[in-house]
Amino acid sequence: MIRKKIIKPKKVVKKAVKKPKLEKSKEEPIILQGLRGMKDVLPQDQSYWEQARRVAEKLARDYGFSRIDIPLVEFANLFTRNIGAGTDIVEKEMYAFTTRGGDKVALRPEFTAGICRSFIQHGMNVLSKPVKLFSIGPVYRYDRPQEGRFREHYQANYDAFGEEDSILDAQIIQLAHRFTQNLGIKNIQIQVNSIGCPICKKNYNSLLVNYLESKKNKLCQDCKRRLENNPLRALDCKEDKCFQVSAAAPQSVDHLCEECRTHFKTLLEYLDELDLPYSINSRLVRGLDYYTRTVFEIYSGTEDAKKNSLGGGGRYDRLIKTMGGEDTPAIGFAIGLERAIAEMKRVQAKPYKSPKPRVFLAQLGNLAKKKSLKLFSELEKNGILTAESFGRGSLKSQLKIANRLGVELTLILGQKETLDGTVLIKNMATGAQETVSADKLVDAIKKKLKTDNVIVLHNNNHE
RNA sequence: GUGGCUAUAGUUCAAUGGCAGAACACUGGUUUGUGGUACCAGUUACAAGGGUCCGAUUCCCUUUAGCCACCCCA
Repeated sequence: MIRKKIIKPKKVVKKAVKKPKLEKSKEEPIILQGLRGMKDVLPQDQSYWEQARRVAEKLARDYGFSRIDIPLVEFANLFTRNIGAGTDIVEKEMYAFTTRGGDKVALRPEFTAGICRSFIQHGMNVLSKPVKLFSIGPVYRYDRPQEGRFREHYQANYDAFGEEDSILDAQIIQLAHRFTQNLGIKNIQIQVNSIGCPICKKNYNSLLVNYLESKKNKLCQDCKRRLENNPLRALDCKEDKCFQVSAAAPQSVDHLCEECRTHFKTLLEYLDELDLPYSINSRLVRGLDYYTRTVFEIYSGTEDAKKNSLGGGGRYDRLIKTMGGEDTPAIGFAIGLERAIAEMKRVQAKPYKSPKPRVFLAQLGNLAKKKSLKLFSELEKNGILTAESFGRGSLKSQLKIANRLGVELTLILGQKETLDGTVLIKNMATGAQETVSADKLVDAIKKKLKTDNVIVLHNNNHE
């Protein structure tokens, strides 16, 4: 559990006694607390984040996506118009505000709208298709926080423009699968569905509403409400009576137009060819208005089916045109990094292992302390990753740190060595010490690190 | 946004209507320029505000935050 505290240091109280008027009227106490639903990524977690970033970037390269970075803030109506004014994401969850200049802006709740804006603005439609773009960064939703749900969370986002063929859908789904695989997450489940083009989408929706209306008295309270704002959601209800109703309800895949059905059918063929662990979920709907045809989500399937999805995506063939660009089909995928990382931890997947210093520099005495700063820099310039603890005085405490860090060599620079122009090299595994002249130090270290490598790996292999 | 549960050192947990303890972690020491273990010592907490009471970390209320369910989603 994480506790939060509002800290009012005692000093402040003391000061307040001295100058009560100033303190009181001038400012509110500083609240030492992050904003709700926003988390710090602390150093001890960075190995997981680094791993996630690396996987994201590697897959982008491997699948031919170019990196694009877009602003965190856009005109608010970019989102309201394109994600859909009635969707929860923009209706209830947008961080929207007015700037000093009077512009109505919002923190991005997702990537796609901004990416599309950039695509059109910079005339990327002239580029060779498909245009594949990759992004990574925070998005913002004013939600009520829970585990795996934050107000600020990071997404890795992949979008591909200009190709209608469902082979691209299959490739994106494959990419999504590879993402989780590369992170070491096993037992992945992918759910796919097709919600059709706007025409069959609309037809199906009215068909479903008609059906549900006719059985309205058999539905639970929640579902009656869902009928109004999100009828598809009623298909997902856990109530027994609703389940019976939804079992006989019309399914979206049965009511696709000819072209959409073919598109979906070929996608499934591609997916079969890829041997991906997918299933069709005719109740899968996504919360954004712009989706057409293919939609999919990816889950970790080891726990109950209720688990939050790790990521999802779909096709948005009409969006670019709606926004005023040239008619360009597109498909995208986003994965939530916090959730992916939580899953990595759950299955004990290996985080990224950053290089650790193999050398420690200890200094003793004022003169040596002065010299050690320059020596440290020399080592750094020569590519020798070195740890130090300049603030500590005693050799004992410095060696303690060196030992804890698991370095292979400790360089000792004391009064005597400084005057002689030498450095003492101590092998931490054997305890053997050797005096080396300062100008030969770098070579000596490099030589030792090579030969001592094998022994030391055995001794310091805890983590 | 609705409902429920929770809140004690950096972390994991105790106890208590009247001095808040432990373990791990951290800092230093066990003679002078040498690590691990062991031993010793030290630093650090009752989320905030209000109420009841002689007295509240403990009981009550509010706020804040975390978690859970709904909603939604990554």
